[in-house]
Amino acid sequence: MPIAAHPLNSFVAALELRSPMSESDRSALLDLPFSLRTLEKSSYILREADIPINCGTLVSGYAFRHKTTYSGGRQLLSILLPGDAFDLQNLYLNASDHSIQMMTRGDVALIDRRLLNDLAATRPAIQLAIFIKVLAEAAMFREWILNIGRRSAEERIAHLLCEIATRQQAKEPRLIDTFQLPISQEELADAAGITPIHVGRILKKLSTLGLVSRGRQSLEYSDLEGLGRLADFNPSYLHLRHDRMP
Amino acid sequence: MPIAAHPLNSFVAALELRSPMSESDRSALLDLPFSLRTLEKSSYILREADIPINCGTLVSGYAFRHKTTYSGGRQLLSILLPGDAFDLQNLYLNASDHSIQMMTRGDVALIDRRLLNDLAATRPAIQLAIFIKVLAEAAMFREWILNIGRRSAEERIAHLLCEIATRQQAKEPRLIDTFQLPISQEELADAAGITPIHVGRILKKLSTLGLVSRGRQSLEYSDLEGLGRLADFNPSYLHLRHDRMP
DNA sequence: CGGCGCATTGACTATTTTCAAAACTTGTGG
DNA sequence: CCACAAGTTTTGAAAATAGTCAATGCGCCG
Repeated sequence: MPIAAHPLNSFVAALELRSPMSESDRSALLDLPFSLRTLEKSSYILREADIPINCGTLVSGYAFRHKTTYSGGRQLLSILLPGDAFDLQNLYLNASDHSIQMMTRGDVALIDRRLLNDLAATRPAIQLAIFIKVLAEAAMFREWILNIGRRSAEERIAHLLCEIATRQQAKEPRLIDTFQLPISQEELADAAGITPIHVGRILKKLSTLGLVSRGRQSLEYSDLEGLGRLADFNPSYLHLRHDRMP
Repeated sequence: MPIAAHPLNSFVAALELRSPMSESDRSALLDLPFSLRTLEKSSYILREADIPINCGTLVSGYAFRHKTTYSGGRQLLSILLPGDAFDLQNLYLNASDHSIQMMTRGDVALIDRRLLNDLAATRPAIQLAIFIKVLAEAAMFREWILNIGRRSAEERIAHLLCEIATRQQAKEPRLIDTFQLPISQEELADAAGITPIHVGRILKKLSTLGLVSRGRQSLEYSDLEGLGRLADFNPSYLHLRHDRMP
């Protein structure tokens, strides 16, 4: 298998995004045994209350984290883009407090979390990279709280899209002026903490403003700067500039 | 200074709550140099965009994390109880994405984060305990998202109180059937993502239901079970049972 | 005792939800 | 190729929830 196509490449890249690593660490990660699996849309990678066994990476496709209330309300917590590492949040916890579910069909590579853990124990740079990735995810959860708690429905949707576009761009630093997200209105609603019907009305407005264009179960946007202005978007919480600790 | 009164005792306890430690690790932590400081109500421990220099512990008093939107909206992200460790979230990040502010007058003990970091590098149990503490905090952020995104205003307030009572009880496992929180209605509002006026109306309702009783800038509650039922509270997200990784 | 900050009240407004129905896509099988 | 079924999106109107504004009350501290 050529290096370029190694399924764990994106796992390594996800860790390296905010914390550099030696060639040796990189290849130690790539040498980890993993299992590759194709998952259908809506299938679960992990369920709330499960004992987490694996970490891994979304080789292709989109997914999201969510949790639900007793009365059935669903709340998305984050969106996983193709290439994103997942389940580092459960690395040392023994019952997952949330679920991870596929948003589209896609492939995942699974790594036994004990093996990753053992590797991290002997390689400080890997330990650190995992730690920093977890901290950056926590920062995104904090911004998500602010978004839902203190912004209008329009701003929430716009902010969500800005975050996704920025993360996407950080991963593939070529110039993209448009980007498509395969998300339904119901999923957007559960991400923003509003109803799907209201999402529809807001998207109509954003669309007449020329900020997004809509397809069935997908969303495309061209005027990222306009969305950012509307949403009060400031990407510093993503901690993408890795000026490391002195 | 007698051990019992060592200001860092609560720091060690915060780490040990979810991850055991040897006597040697414990005393290595207690040997860390620290500075003790009394802070007035509303003063900042850390400001958004600051470069974090210290970790530490709230020796006494209450505090909260928050962030703000450009238009001035403030959103609380978590509440720090007396004895809570803080700023582990910034341990390896170089610009804070949120602020920490005193809710009451209180004392803090500050530790240079580089020294804690160096210690963790040589003591895996400390590294792990810090990691697990960070993961547990992230789990609380996730529940906070669900709370604000998918529960009614009444449920949000009730849930908040349940979380605080449960955390308090985990720290001091003696039987408490009542507990007082020195929080204003404005702070509660910014925690729940609603307006202070609406908080007032909700507290009135909760109070006629016999679930809470109110003082000036404080809140006392006796019927924790009733609050829990109202709020759909399930403490498992706090990860307080430390059945560790096999 | 005065002033300040916080809490309360009431009337009004805005936003968002709810409910019900219709239109539209997409995929499937005859 | 068409008809049907299932899921998503759109629409409209009514209702509930939460926000705004302005005025008043209360308690604490100097």
